[in-house]
Amino acid sequence: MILLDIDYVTVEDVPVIRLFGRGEDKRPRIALDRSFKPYIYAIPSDADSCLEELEEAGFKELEVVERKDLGRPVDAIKIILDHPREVPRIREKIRNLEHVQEIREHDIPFYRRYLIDNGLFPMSKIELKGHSIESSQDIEVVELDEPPRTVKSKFPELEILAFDIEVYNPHGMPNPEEDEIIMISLYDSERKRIISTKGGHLNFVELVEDEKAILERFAEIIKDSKPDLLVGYNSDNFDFPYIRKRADILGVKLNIGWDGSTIKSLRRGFATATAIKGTIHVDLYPVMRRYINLDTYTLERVYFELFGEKKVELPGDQLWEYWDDKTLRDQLFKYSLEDVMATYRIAEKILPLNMEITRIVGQPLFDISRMATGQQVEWFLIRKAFEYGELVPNKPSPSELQRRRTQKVVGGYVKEPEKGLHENIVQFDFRSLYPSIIISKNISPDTLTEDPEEDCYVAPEAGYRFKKKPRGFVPSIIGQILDERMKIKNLMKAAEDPMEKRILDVQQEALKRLANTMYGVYGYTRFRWYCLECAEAITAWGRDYIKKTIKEAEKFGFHTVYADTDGFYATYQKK
DNA sequence: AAAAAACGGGG
DNA sequence: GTGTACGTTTTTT
Repeated sequence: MILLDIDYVTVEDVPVIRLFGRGEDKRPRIALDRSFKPYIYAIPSDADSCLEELEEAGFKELEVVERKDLGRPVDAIKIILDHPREVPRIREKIRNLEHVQEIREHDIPFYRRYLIDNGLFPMSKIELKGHSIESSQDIEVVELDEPPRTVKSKFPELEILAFDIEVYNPHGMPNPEEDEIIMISLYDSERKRIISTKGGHLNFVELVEDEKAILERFAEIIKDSKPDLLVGYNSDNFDFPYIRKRADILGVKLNIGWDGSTIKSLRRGFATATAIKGTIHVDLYPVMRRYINLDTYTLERVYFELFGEKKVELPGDQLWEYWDDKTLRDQLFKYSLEDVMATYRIAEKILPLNMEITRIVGQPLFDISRMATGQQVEWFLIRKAFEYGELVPNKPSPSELQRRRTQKVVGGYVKEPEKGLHENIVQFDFRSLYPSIIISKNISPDTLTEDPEEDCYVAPEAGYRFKKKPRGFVPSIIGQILDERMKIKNLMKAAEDPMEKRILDVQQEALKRLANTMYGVYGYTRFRWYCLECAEAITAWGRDYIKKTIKEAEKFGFHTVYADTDGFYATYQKK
């Protein structure tokens, strides 16, 4: 099946991993794995006494394993537990033991650990070995005998359902305590429809009795059609919280999950996200904020940016008047339909990239679509760390975070543009300057050294030193990414099927984005592999290269009129 | 000057 | 939920 989503539940005190997916026959499937156990690492000051200490403290499943800590070999003690809920309790206990120097990998969510340790990637095909314990037209539940295997697969075709709600709002922004939902618009590849309590002359409007019936019908449609993806615009913070509140007030059960569960609001620090078991809810608003750089991210603005088309706009604070006035109501239906169609089109256009990132990073699309790019890179590296036998660095403590915030990195070299209209302009820029510097100078937290005996690359200006050998963790991974990208670009050249070409293009684009983000994260304060020296060395070498190149060009009579970081513009005389 | 609150998107 | 994850601008103290 294609792996769409993952979570875990507790059954008789045992954590059970649930893999949500869809088989060849398109039938929804849930695969259950009861065999996976949580664990954390302790780095001991002395392995034997530490083992003794842990045994005394009552831990039974202990294993001494060889790992690397920023390249240095260490013996770590793997402490295996029965349930993820034990981790927060026991990590405090372990941390304070005499022979425990440090604890590691104690904050990796259980389902993410499962994906990483078993080499599974959401949006890819997996092969299940197990037996069916429940099978209906609607859904099949499989009990696994062993963890699934990833099999090579084509890019999956997924069913997208876009939705949008409209609300009666006679006093400005609507208040879910009193203002009713007047319609829910839905759009997928099959049809457009609006469920509403008032009709019109438009054939796509499905008339229902009351607000309660709107919500019931909405739930029914999702339950019956089980789309792979449900997309909205700002739906995490508006549509779903609103639907939820109204459903509570009206006593509607929104049990639209594959397992019959209701929608769940997940608090994520400052924001909330809404999750449906089985169906991936993607809010396009945070996705678009990362994807393009605009001054505002209204649906209208984003839609215009992507498609160059304006959509019908109605004044938000007067929507209730369009609802009340029979002669204006059709305009409101059309407006709502345009919004939901715009949402659908945006999803179609940008989700392929996000699905590729999901396939590369290896965490669920639900998470990926809400993660900052720095976080995406981090989870990619956490997976790579597992493959390389590297221990993942801990997240920075609040005090460490504060310290990092005071640090600043000097950026690229900028020559302010000369005013005027220039003729005979040539342009130069480096291809992937920063990723290339990271690779060629082996810039990585594990190669940074102060040892004067080591054979090193020495950065200009501050003089940070990076060991030439062995290859650093981050440079090696960027190298892999760029190699893979080259392979895909070659495949793309050879490909004849335009569909195939498009898919490959998205794949290489995802890899390019990942490689280009790697530089930035060295200076990202919450990054586990944060390395200010690395960030500074990269920009220092960058400035050095661009300045040298400009100087060289000027020897040949070019005159630089503008330069920024990895490229410059210059004028030249005819000769 | 420092701390706290608001803002984004949505109707 | 192996919880409590933004970054910046404006207002208040």
